[in-house]
Amino acid sequence: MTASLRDVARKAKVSTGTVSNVLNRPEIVAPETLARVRRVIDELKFVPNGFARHLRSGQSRAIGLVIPDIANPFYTEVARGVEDAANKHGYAVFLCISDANISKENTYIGVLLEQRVRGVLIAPTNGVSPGIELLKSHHIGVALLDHKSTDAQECSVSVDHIRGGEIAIQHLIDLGHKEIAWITGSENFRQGLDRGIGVANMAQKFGVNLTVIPVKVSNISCGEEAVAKLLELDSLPTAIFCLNDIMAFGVMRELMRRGIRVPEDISLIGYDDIAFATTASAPLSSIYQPAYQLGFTAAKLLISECEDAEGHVHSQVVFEPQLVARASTEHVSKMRSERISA
Amino acid sequence: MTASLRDVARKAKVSTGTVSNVLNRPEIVAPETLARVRRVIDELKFVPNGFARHLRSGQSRAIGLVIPDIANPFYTEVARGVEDAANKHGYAVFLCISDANISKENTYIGVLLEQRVRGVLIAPTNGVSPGIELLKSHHIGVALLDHKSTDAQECSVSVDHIRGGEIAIQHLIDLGHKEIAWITGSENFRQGLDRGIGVANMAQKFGVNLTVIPVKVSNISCGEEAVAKLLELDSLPTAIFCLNDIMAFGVMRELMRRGIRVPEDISLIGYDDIAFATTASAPLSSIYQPAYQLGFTAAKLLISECEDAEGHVHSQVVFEPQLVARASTEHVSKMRSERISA
DNA sequence: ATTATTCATTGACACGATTCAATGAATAGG
DNA sequence: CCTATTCATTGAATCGTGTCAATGAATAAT
Repeated sequence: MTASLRDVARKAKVSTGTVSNVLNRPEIVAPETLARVRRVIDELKFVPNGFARHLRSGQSRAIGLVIPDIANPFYTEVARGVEDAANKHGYAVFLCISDANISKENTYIGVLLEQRVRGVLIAPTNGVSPGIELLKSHHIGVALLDHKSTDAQECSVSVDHIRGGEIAIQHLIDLGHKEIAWITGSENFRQGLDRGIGVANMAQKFGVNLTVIPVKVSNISCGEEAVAKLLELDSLPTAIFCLNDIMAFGVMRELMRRGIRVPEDISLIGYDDIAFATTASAPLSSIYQPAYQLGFTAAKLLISECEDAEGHVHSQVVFEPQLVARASTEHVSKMRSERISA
Repeated sequence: MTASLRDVARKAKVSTGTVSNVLNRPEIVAPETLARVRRVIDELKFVPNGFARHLRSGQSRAIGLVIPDIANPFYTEVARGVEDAANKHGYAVFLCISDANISKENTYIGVLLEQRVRGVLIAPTNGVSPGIELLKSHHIGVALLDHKSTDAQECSVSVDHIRGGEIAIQHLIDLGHKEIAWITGSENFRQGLDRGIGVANMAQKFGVNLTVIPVKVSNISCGEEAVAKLLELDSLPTAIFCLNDIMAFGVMRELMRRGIRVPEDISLIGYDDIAFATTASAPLSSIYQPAYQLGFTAAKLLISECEDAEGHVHSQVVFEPQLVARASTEHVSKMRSERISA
């Protein structure tokens, strides 16, 4: 059906070795042979079989990318960065969506292992998973995305989540808030834990009355659950910090639905600074992370490791998060006097 | 380094054929042999090499997904649908981002061809590209995403974009608008052309004064260009229809920045009904498309074609778009009387 | 006891490319 | 004219698996 290299060789009346040379080292092939073989390649629409090609060398030109959630613009930005970097080096990307589910993550790692990808970029749901060790025992490069390597046994590119949590709370404190709610997701979401540490640090340091509200649904539909829990409190906090912008949107929507206004009745800050933050009814304050850079850098590091495993030294790149203050957070003194009571 | 099937065979003192049977048809292997071989597989951490495995059969268990823009939540929803369907059937997904760039699209098709993917799902930037023919000549299944097959030579799953354009304009007409701007993207974006046809249909039928505003940048940053062009007009239209929600957000942001309010000064409707439409400063009216269903259905069709090429008959699934009216579109009678002059 | 049938296993070959020592032709040097 | 060197090409071996006809042992049927 599909023409093979042997078919080309036969038709061009050369050996398979010569056809292979035409593909991989055209400079050593005589001009007229080169032209003839190339003509036949076009005629037969020959495309080399990547499987066979890399079977010998044992290495493909593909990397795996494992992320928890593709509906989150933060991760799509990361993915774009990865794509661009991989593209530049002639690598293809296998996309795997783990759903922040460890068993799904491991299943995908199995698939990537079978595909003999050259390396794997993973935003681990829960620190170091057994799958990562498995990959390494097969000498497949691993780089951690959005999570700092604890033992420096691999490259990692991350943002300082603890610092990010601190910055967010610091901002709220600067605006005079002392009653703060921290809405966070499932406990095996590592980034959330780190941000929570930063939150706790600052809360303790400045005597903030902190309420931690974990929610099960950690997407844009989390608002119902989160706001319901908020309203069960004795008194409504004056500010909310959400695990990420998506959740902040959900919370904002639900607050609005219940007639609680942002920022007049309550301040709200998210995390990630996704593009849509600017378009919200109250443009959303957020903590910026260089998502594209994150992905791009991680892919670059991974590929450099793949291409030169011995010369490679693992490095830990840590970006700094940055406060982006917008209208959704306001000074306590500017709040509506008649507060909503719970 | 990495153990091969032969290593397992040697250590378990069986032939390679038996190990292969353990992997693929365990029911025909004697229980004690099965157990012994499986033990060795675990000991050696053996993972079959997908390349070699599929080299013989000539078919992988991977499909390619080519989409123009991963930053657009519409496409991420599509991708989620594809992922889920592929996952369910044990397929992996190669993600390719074409950037609505035909040459990039073709480059990716080349990569997918080399990887001998089983099938390709493609949201073509410009109708049928030569790459699609190439894939077919290699007997790789192709299904069109978000674009109806014109000659029924492949499966396609799409939404009726012409109808979508009509619905949007119909809605604006129902609200009394007769001065409408249609902000569209680059001309080789097929979906845009179709929606434009629907727009033109309705505009002509109801005597709408239609202004077509094509913009170069078709992402959230398109607002500057689009609004600048709007303000050059003799009189500002009373309503705007944007190619998609992302662009509508960009336009809304820029309008606000210039003090033009939505919907008091101008009505605005987008397309796609992405999740963020609800959270905008004026919750965005939009045309809903079942994005997840689109991806899921297309992947299912493609895979069924892959698994049974002869028994397969190409089908064209066309979903109906749906109006979702929110606050960003308002009846002309409710507009502010002192209109902004251009 | 003999034959037929079932069952588990074997091992060589195939898949489609790359690689490399070997070959032969052409050119340069003496 | 003979030898050394360079250049282009060859073809067999190889990668790690799946396949399948062949084999031999054990069981069932006669």
